This record gives sequence, C-alpha cells and structure tokens, in this order.
Amino acid sequence: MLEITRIKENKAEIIELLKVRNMDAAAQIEKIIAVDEQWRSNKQKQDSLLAEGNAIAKQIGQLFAQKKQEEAEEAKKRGGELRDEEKAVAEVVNALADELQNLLYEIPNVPHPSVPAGNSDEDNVKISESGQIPVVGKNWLPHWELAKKHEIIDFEMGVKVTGAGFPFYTGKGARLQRALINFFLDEARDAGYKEIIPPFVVNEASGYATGQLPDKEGQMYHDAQDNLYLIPTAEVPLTNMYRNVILKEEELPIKLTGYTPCFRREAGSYGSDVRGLNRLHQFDKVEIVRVEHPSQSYEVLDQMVAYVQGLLTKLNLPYRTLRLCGGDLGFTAALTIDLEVYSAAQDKWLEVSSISNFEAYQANRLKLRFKDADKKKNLAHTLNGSALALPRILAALLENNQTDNGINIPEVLVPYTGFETI
RNA sequence: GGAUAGUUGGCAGAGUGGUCGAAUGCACUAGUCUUGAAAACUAGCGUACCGCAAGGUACCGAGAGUUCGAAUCUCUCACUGUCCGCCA
Repeated sequence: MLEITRIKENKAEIIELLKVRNMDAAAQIEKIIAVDEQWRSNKQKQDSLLAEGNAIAKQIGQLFAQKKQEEAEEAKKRGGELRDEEKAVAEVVNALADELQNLLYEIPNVPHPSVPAGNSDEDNVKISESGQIPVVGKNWLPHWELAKKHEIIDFEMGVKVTGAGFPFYTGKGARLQRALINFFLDEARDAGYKEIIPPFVVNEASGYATGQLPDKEGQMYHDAQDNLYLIPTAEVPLTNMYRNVILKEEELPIKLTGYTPCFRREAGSYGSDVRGLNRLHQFDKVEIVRVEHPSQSYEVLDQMVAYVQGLLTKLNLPYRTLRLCGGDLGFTAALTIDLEVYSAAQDKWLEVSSISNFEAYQANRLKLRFKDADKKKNLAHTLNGSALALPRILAALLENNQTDNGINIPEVLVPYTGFETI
C-alpha cells in the first residue's frame, strides 16, 4: 500500500497518475487524509490520557508505600475515571485506524509516469519484437491436437481425476516439462539468483503482504479449515521471506529464483483463451524475485527484461515486448513489462512473462526495509518476473517446431530432455 | 490425534502485581590503551507510533479480561519442545 506521508505530500500528483488506471481517486484520497487527521488528534488525546493515568498509578504506589491510605483511595477514584475516559477514546482511535487501513488497501499502486493510458490489453504498447515468425505449414496443428497425437499431454485424464485446467503430462511431455524447469533454474542460477524451494501454501498474512489479498480473494484456492492459500505464484512465498525484515544496506540486492506449481481459480475466464494450455488452474513456473535499493529498481527492471528475452532467444521463440497500459496494470505494480510468445498454429501471442516493479508498495505492506549508512530505515523496492511460465512456452514450442517427422526440441533443451524430437 | 512443558530484547537468560522497556552474560558499535591485533577498560546498543521540539504512548507469542496499576493474575487462541500414537 501507499505510504500515508507520500499521499499527503504528493496528493495532486498521485491523483493525476492514478487517472492512468482509469481511476478517479480524488474523493478517496481526500477521505484518507481526513480520516488520518481525525485519527491523529484522537490518538494524541488517548496518549495524554494514558500518560496521566500512568502518572497517577505510579503515585498510588508511592502513597501506599508511605501508608497514606486516604490519599491513595482518592487517587484511585481519579484513576478509574481516567480509565473509563481512555476506553471511550480508544474505541474511536481503533475504529479510525481500521478505517484508514481499509481505505489504504483500496488504493492501487501509483503508475510510473511512463505507463501509457488505456483500458485493456489491447492498449498495451509494443516496445519491440524479435525472432522469426514461422511460416505455418499446411497440416500444422494447434498444440492441443499435437499433444493428443503424440500422447504427451492428457487433458481428458485431468478432467476425470481433477477437473478442467488440470492436465496430465505424460511420457516425453512430462520429461520436456521437467527439462524446461531445470533449464530455467540453471539459467537463473548462472545469472546470480539463489534457488529456493518454498512451500506451495501460504498463510493469510503472506497473502496480504504481497497484495493478493484482499484484491484477489476469489482467485486463490483457499483451505478454509486451516486458513491457508495455495500460491498463485512463487512471488508470494519468496517475497514473504522478507516480511518484517530490516536489511543492512550492503545485503542488497537480494536475488531469488524458485520453481513452483501455481494455482489459480481463473474465475470468469472463457472461450478460446482457455483452450489447451493457454490457461490452466495449475501450472508450473520459475520465478525471479529481487529486493533492491530504490535508486536501482528501474535499472534492474530493464536487466530482468533483458534476461528473460535472452531465455526466449535461446529457445528460439519469436516474442514481443509490451509496456502494460494503466488499465491492464496489476493492482500492486508501478510498471509492468509483458513478454508474449508467438504460437504459430493458433496464430496467437501468448503472455509468458510479466515483469514488474512494485517500488515500495509491497515493501510497505511487508515492512521490508533496509538501514542506510546513517542508520535511517527506508522501504526497499521489490520486483519480480516470470522466467518463465511453462505451459504457454510449451504450447509455442510444440506449435512452432512441428514438422512432418515430429516436433523438434530446441538445441539448448536437448541436454535436459535426452531426446531431440517428439 | 493424546499427554506434558514452554514462548521475555540479535542470542542466552533473570524477573510472579507498583520507580520494569525490563537485571546479567554474550554478540554488536564507538572510544581509551597498543606499532597493529587480541585482551582489558569506558560509553553506547530494541521496534513502532504521536509531536516542530521538549517529550509522550504502545510493545515481554496473539487477542480479550481483572485492577488505580500487569512481563507478573484470569480466559481464549497460535506456535515450539518432549513423550506416546499414526504416517511419507
């Protein structure tokens, strides 16, 4: 969430930038400032009541020690009154604090000035495009047909055992999946990221800290019995490792990578978007996460984009790079770069990576700070990106590399798969 | 799942109703001494919030309660250790 001091000091600018999200936050911002003002004055009142009460309580102790019973009784009466008074004020203070908290939770991150205006993914701005778009052959099949033909993914079995969106990978399909995971992890390690295997389930506090809650409540699988959530991305457990942490400045930057399955309910999705591997309830992803000094974070974002572009180049997949518009920007992100891969047979660009700078928005919820040389505490910046999401990579690989003699595995993956064609 | 013990500052560990935000030791920071280091000595050393400041408030696992006053008493919950059971 945004820092209240930032809201107060940059009110006009924040309202202006939030318009890029098609959001008129003016009324909410005013409300926040008003509630904060009220909270402050009530809090001061409460503090002084408590101070007085503490002083009297101390006095009573001394009076008893001096055997001054009557005076002590008198003071007790006054103490009782103060307590009642304080209780009443405390209720107001707590209510205001709750209200303020909830209001702040409802304000999304302020978009970076470079975020273009727009309503939907159609308004995202293309930055670049690379790689050779394959010429589609006569008998080319979409990946779901290929999967069936070569018996590498079993969607029906998934429906039988679990439900739609939970496919089985079988035989060479499973091995290719594992190969991709290992390839991505090895690449990340070589780029200096520390590998983590986190829990795939997180508690409520973690969900709030990275911003999935309350914004995406309905999008996560929830175990009500233990109040735990299946992770929608490794971002949640990896970033939450640093919840409530004060780092030394020299510990920055933190570079983490992790493979996890990701679980998403995807309520409200439909149509050709969900065909085959295009959108699943469970999918595999390797994520990269960084904790950075605020002065570095945008430079780092560029590095991360370049890194992921490098992966796609190695896999020989045509891709394009997009700057997300305000309407498509995630709730907690200040700037997001998407990478889309061209999947030839279905003639679609598929999002395979989303790389975001959250600036201090997550860090403020996480209470993730670092101490600078003057021992001053500052919020760190957090960033993350997919590197990469597997199913759509798989879809594009299958579709783009199909030949009359089977599907060719990209050279870089062969050491991992142990086979060259499917 | 059953029984039992516990949860105090970076760590260890005192503290069972009133000068306790909390002894002491270790660690850490700065200084003295030293050619340098170690040792010794001296001082400092939690977090958050309010306030221009002086200062104030809160925090001893979490929440509620008793009391003029709670780390200390009561209740609820969470977590950890140990033993038993079950199990990868």
